[in-house]
Amino acid sequence: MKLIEARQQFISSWGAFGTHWGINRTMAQIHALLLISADPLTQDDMMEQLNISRGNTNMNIRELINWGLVERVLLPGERKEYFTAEKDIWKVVKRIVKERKKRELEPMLQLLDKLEEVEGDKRDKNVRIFVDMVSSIKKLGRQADKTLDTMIKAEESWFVGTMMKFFK
Amino acid sequence: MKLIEARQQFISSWGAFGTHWGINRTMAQIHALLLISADPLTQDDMMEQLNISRGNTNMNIRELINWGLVERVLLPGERKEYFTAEKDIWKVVKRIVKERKKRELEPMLQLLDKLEEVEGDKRDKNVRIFVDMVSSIKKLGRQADKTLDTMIKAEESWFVGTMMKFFK
DNA sequence: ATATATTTTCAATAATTTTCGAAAATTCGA
DNA sequence: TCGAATTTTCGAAAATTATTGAAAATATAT
Repeated sequence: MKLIEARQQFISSWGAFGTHWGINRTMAQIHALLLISADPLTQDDMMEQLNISRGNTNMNIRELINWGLVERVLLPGERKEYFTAEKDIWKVVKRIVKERKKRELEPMLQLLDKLEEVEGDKRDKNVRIFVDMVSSIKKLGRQADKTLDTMIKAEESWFVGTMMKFFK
Repeated sequence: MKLIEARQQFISSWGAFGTHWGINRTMAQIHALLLISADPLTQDDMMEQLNISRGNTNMNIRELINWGLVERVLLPGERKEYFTAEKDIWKVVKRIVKERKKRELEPMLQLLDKLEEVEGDKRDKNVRIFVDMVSSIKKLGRQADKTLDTMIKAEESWFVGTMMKFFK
């Protein structure tokens, strides 16, 4: 397979992959493109290589910057802005985990705290099953939250090294 | 908060939560409803409680069955089919992980294997950065794959117990 | 200050996904 | 086997989400 074709495939599957994870296709594709680009790119480079409009490109670059996955680079003597992606995949994963935890897991846990305090007679089967379900989701959620916190602080070597041994 | 209201909130946030994870709202809501229902429900029960159409309900129940999260229950002497959800949340998480791993992670790893073998001179910067990126994603992906396999086989106590100690 | 290059916004449009509901198919008891 | 109950299918409608493109805003050089 030629490089040009391999790059195309990488970008397109990263895009498809993203859509399974609540990330829109364009955002994932821009990210993919930057991941495999040796040098920083301009907005126009991306528009051309991915065949997408200026507005769409701009919007998704900004979103990637919000996620902390891409950053602006100013090249001396250049008028245009350039962009580059964090290339350390472990750091990328940690950033994504951190953001999603904040955006999704934490609000969910807060809600569960509230729902657990539902009024009602514990002898009512419906109350009991509701409270039990909420508590057990909460328990698992809190555990996941802690585990992810540890992961976010960890070095890659921790994951690939220690976990490897741990899981025999 | 009254039970009726708490149930509503639980269902509606489980639905919203689902949409962040590529699961459609109805499917997540049906799942939520079954999770907090003491007894099995019929399709009509769900249609009524969630205000959704027959077709939509039917389709999403079947999808939940495919995922192994819901199962048919035949009540003796009843014509209608009843449905019930797996209530052990740890089992639920494991099933979801197992399915998504199969549907998403494994195909991605296969693709990366192919892409890693791209032709081209390793002295070409573009080839080098592409191959490096593909390999490092692959490496992390394979590690995640193994870790998830272990998790799928594990007991809840492993997660909540051993991991707790491990992460000091 | 003015002209030019570049970025950002946003209303309109397009594409995609979800939902509906009626019709068809199936199941099951009598 | 017939008929009623129940489930499943599927095209059309609605809702949601993504994308465009041109205009406005901003930044920079001269």
